[in-house]
Amino acid sequence: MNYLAKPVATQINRESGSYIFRQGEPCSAMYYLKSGHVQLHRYTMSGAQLIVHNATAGTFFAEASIFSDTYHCDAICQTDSCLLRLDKTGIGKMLEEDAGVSMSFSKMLARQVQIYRQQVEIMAIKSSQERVWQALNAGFLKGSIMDFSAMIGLTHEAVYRSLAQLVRAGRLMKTGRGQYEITKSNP
Amino acid sequence: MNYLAKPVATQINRESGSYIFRQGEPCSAMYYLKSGHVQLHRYTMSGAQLIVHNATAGTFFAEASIFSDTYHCDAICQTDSCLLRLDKTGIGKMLEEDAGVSMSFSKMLARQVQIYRQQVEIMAIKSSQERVWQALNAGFLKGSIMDFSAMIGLTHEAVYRSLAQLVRAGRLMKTGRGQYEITKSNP
DNA sequence: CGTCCGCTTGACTCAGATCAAACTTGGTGG
DNA sequence: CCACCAAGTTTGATCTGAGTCAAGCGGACG
Repeated sequence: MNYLAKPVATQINRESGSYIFRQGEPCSAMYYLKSGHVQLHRYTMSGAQLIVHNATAGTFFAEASIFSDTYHCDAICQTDSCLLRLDKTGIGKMLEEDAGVSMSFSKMLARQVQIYRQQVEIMAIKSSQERVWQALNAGFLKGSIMDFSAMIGLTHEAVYRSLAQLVRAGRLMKTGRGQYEITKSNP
Repeated sequence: MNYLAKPVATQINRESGSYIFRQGEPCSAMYYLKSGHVQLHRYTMSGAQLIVHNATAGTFFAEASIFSDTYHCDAICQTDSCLLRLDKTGIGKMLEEDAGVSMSFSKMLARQVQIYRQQVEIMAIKSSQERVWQALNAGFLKGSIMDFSAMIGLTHEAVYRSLAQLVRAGRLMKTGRGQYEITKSNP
């Protein structure tokens, strides 16, 4: 084993509530989430927090930070999580040297771009009911309703009311406490 | 000249109002805007249109579509425009073969991701005045107020009113018809 | 068993959507 | 050169729907 070369990937375990990095800190790595749940938060000037990304098991996050000097958001473990920390400079070298790696990295970013575009589109919908509906169909509801609400820029109360309306309208099935299912994919 | 090899880049001129591509069409290229102004629009189910991107001279657009099968939005020339059409398969080959190209492509996408994150953050601000203020500081006001309004998910009336309030509050200077300038960068 | 957190619903208020109308500007064509 | 039209700008009046505050409920967890 070469003790001089820094490893590109190191596995780390963090418990629920701990920070992986914070807004403003210098970027040193991107991450792959093996198991658990990590959220990326941003704080607006007015102090309100916003969930800009929900990282689920088996996905990367903070990919864009590879080309950035400082992190643009906080990363907070929502559950105990196991992650792979991918060193920035190491990844940088791999991207420079291996076109295949670079290509799949681009693909990942391209997917991100399209997801964000969709989020922007959803957030531009004025009617809360329609907004919730579109977000549901886009598969944004993964965790709690509160997180879902924060992602689409509505208060949780507004979301609960919209969900109730959608159930009443027969567009949605309530399958349990905070659990919903789309009845038909009729937009 | 080799008539068998398709050129990767072809220059095209389009006049104001014409479409470069439409939502749902198969992706065949990404573009570089040499001069003019192109907007990317998406249509929500309810029929409302949304500006998801404003391409200005000297920038690429539809980069993400290189990895996509169909375009996710319309591209419409707002003025007479001169563009470089970059063939999808040609670019794909370059990305595969040249790590340098691939790397700078990634960088471009990473920048896009960060811009979208910022847009999502701005759109989550409830107060229209604060939303307008943040969007201004983020440099989102380039074209008309109407475009600006569509980008940040507000009606143009709300934006005009917010702008007037900001001027009254001394945070903004009105420098002409639909022209504003930030007085101090005090957030 | 008690506490915490997410869920859910009610009542009230007000900010922003909506509709409407006047004005400014730039372009087009007779 | 002027009449006309189209699009952006600006302001006013009204009203609805989402924010806010508040309170009760249920499950998870120590």
